[in-house]
Amino acid sequence: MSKLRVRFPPSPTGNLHVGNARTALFNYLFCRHHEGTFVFRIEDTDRERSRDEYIQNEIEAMKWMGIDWDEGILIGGEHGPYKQSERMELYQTHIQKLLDTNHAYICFCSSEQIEEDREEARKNNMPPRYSGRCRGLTKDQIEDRIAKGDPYVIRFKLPEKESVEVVDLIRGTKTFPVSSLDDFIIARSDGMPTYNLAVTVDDATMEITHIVRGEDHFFGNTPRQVLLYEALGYPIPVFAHMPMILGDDKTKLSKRHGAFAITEYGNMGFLPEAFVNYMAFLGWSPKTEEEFFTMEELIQRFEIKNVNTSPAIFDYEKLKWYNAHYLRQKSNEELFSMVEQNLEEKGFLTDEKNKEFYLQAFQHMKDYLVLTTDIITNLETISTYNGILSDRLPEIQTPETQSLLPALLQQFSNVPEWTPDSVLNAIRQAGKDAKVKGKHLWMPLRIMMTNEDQGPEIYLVIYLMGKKKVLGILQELQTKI
RNA sequence: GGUCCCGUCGUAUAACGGUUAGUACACCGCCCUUUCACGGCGGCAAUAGGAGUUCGAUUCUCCUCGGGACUGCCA
Repeated sequence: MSKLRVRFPPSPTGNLHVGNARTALFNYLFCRHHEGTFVFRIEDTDRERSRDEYIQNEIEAMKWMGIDWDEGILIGGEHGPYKQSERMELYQTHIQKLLDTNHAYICFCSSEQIEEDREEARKNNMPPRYSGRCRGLTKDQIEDRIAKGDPYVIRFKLPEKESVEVVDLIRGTKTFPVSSLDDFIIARSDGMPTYNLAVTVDDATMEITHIVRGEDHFFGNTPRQVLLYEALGYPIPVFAHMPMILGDDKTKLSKRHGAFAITEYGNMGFLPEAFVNYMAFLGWSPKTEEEFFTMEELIQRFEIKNVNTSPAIFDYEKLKWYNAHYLRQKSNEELFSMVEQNLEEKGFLTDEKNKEFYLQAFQHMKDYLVLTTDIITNLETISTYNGILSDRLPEIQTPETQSLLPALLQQFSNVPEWTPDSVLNAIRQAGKDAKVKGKHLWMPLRIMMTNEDQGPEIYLVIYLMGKKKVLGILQELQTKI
């Protein structure tokens, strides 16, 4: 087999979302596994909705996931340009060729007319296909109407053959009846090519050998495109149609399900390696019980034939679990650099609470982090706490607390160096001094220091509050109990 | 209506035609930690239904049912 070439062609009509990201990932894994060439192109023939900022977002998302490309947007290549809007001449040539070879024809039917036909068909429970009304127009009729300035589109003329064959690596070879299709439009009235024409021309001229995409293309677009390849005389690529990703109500994943732009996952505190690992398992399985894979390992193990055919539901909880796992693998330094800017912005980075201070904290924090942002969230909760609320006061107005309080005060004051471990020891010692232990020690302490029943390890909370604040809170409490 | 896809615990998935149908997430217990989490142990929980082929079907075939996608001068 000659060198494999695959592509990822999003249209910049929105930010890159989960479905597209998985398509990009699988294309990438498939490509790298076979040491092929990965092409990243932009499909912006829809001038109305395409925006540059979305192109930027897609590039950013790809980089975040760790997906690089060999040819395409930003880096160019031998088969460029890689934006459809810059390839208009190519499309025109191909459209003209189809016209010249009698594989296409000019159609003057107005949108209104077509819509009426469709209505009519629907009413009669018939498939809403274009009738082929303009197929029989004579050369003179056509020239006349063009001269009159009548708007027109160009349609592909369905061949006489009965069926089209699609070779699919995931679903096997299928044949589709040509009769389920109709004379679809390949050029709009403004002269712009439509999707089916443009992708086909791009894929053919970019010499794409394998097209990996969502199942939603399988029976509609793919047969049309195969027909186009045949009419144009290009070799037909091999396809692989992946199962869809669904929301928890089993319908196509959309914003409604809380599906964010990929770049948002980063902002929300997800690690790209967790995201990629999780995504890979949406429709693919190594057929073993292993569950953690780096990108490198995925490339090595990815087999397109192991991609499932049934749709998968996006499970946010499992994504979080992967994230927590990868977060625990991070060094304290790595965690620090991930949140450093945030700490700075929030004013959590001071002379006293410096890098060293947080490095120590992260060592103890790792185990209960799910999202990177949990670090900041925890710190914020701690920093806004300013003493116990009166409704909680009765719970700690006990003889035990009364003896515990001075002991804590003393132990904390005497801590030589304020570290998570020394704080922990101080608490234990204070417990001994006051002869309080178990939940009689820890629960009141938690309530005193946070006003909550649960949260991160209390000694860590106390460490993060800093000595000064802790002593202040305890002293204040002494006057209330 | 047409075309096409899909159907194993709630979710993701595993199981040469022969397994007490496995694993992970979630959930629930217990242990560890003088809370939670982490970790350990255990539990709950699935082959949509019906025929057929077969000594034997989650696996192959057919039908039914259920779900989904597409049916644009969007991609």
